[in-house]
Amino acid sequence: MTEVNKRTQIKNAAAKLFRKKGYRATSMQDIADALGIKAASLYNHIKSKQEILTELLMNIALAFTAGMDDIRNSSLDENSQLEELVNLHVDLTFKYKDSIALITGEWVHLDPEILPQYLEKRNNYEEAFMAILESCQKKKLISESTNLDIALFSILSSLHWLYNWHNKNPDLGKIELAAQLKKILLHGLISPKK
Amino acid sequence: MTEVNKRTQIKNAAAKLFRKKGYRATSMQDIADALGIKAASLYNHIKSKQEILTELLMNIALAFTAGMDDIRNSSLDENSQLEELVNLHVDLTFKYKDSIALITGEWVHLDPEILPQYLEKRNNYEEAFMAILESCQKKKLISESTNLDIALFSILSSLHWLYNWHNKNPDLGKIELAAQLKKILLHGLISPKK
DNA sequence: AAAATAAACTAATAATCATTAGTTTTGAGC
DNA sequence: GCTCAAAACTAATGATTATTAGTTTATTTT
Repeated sequence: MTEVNKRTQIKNAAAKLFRKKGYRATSMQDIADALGIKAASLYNHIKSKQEILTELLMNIALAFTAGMDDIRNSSLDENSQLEELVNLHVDLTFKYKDSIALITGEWVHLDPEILPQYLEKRNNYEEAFMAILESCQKKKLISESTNLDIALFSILSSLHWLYNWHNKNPDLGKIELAAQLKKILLHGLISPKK
Repeated sequence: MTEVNKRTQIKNAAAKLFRKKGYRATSMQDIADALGIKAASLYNHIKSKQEILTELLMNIALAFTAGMDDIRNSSLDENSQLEELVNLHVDLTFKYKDSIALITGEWVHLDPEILPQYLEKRNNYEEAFMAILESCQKKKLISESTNLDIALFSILSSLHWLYNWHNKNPDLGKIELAAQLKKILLHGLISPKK
């Protein structure tokens, strides 16, 4: 209940609505209603609807990039780097509850002028993730026969959808959630045969 | 290049567009353009834009439900049932390339009258999936300490995003793809310590 | 308190869009 | 070549919507 910048309030309300109904299905009316003001008044604080989406998405992209840089610049071994990546996703899921949901589908509505910037960040992140997987495979932490493209896609899918699950089960703590994810994603669902 | 029902052509074109731009951002113009006719002409074949989305999504939901029933009515052991579920998702991904993509985000645009039906099917499917996971845990195939809610969410996320990956890597065959997914999702990324 | 700035409001605009009505074209069967 | 139905077309409608212009109200600064 602290005093918050109106601009931030607008972005927060928009994030919630974009997430629930999608960018295109959310009107400026909807956002204004959520704040108890008229739609035209929004323009005293923001430039356009597109600006809201852009800032929400670029902010998330930055957070991921920064987190990834931290991990790459650390002296952690490959296995721990992988675990830190899971932590990163869990952390950001808790921190950016609503806007993080937009990265799965709503980025397509980014202005064509902004879109390439966003996709480049996304690409860099995935390549860095892949580099870590490759290190793991070189060190035999991951079997040689494992297709790393599929492994990457599989992990990222789960992590991208985390927020979705998290919203329905907010009771589980950050640490327990991260621990479970590491176990399931990295060490497998089925217990190894003795 | 076989002769196809115009209605089906419309649904196929719409599925591709809905997938690429989203339901709300796809106009009847867009769909008509893809078929080389005028927008108004579409209404000789379909009732509404909403009808297209409904049929696309309900079709997919039915395919999943039917596949799940097959597996539950089989006499396969728990482990094989899990593997068959992966096969089911891979099969449907190949079969319904475009419309399957809609289940991740576009279902929110279903008519409020249809939405509950869709969600009920989705729910039944997830509950059946969970029941299989519970059997596995009872038989010690899955560790007691594994949170099955997270396991289910994790597997389903990967399988829901399969189509996405598949579109960028169409070269990998169905069988190899399924085998890799079983390995990574069920038996883990990291090789077990000897 | 007066002045100045910020932020709300009303009203209008212009564009997009799904859908309908009414008309013309196409093409198969006779 | 005529009939009839399917499927295309043109044109209009009404609703929604992002955004702008101009005005009033509220708040802060002087």
